[in-house]
Amino acid sequence: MDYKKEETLRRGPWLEREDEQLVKFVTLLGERRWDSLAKVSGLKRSGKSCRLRWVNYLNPKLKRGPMSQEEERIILQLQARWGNKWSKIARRLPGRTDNEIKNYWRTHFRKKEDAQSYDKIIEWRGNTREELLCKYKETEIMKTKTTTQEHGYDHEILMELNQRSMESDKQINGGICGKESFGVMNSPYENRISDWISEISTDQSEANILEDHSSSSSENNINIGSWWFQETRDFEEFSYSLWS
DNA sequence: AATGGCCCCAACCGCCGTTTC
DNA sequence: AGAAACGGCGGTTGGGGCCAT
Repeated sequence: MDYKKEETLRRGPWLEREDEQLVKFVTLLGERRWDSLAKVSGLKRSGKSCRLRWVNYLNPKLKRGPMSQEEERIILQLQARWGNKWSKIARRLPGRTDNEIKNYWRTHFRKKEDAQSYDKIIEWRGNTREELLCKYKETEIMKTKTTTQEHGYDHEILMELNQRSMESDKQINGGICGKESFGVMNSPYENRISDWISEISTDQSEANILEDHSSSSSENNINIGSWWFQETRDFEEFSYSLWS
């Protein structure tokens, strides 16, 4: 570790002349190679810091001003669908950054969500562990069911996948602290699969929106989720294919 | 006027995947 | 092919501003 080099790097709020310098060099060299840009520009900042400053503040493509109602609606919808995938959400909101959206959501919506969770705890108080697990599962199943119906998926297939995933998890962990007890999905495989499913979900719902404009018949919609899983048939094979 | 609490947001941190050499 | 550098991401922190007391 080059301790001296680290020591000379500036941190904290950016000065006006640093901003001007950065804009000048990004215009000159483009939005890449941030480490070398930082060195060449003479800014005593890390490449990472330069990139962040540009992406979140100096980029002329950025929108200024408060979020519109439409933007707020999109953030709420996409956060509910994808969770805290801020950069992914930001791609759907031109001119807004992941940082901005993340901050906005935290300050405007998280409290509401926390309050709702608290209400749920109050509502569930007094139940046995088994009852709580059962209620939690029911809630999760209802959520999945609603989402899959909304996007035209075959709910049974997704539940089957979930079941198989639980079984294989049991085999690996010997059933101890399996995710079936908590409804939490942590492994890279599972994260990737859930990401992938949410991607399809978006594509499908967007396809449905387009479809709605061109035709009123829902029979014409292609059920991407069912189609894929029927083609693939085997879940293990399917998950393997994601990693091969 | 001083103080404390809260909100907002820019900036940083640590991790991890991708690219480059 | 593998190591190092780079870039992107989500989570967290810290400080400024505002407001109530």
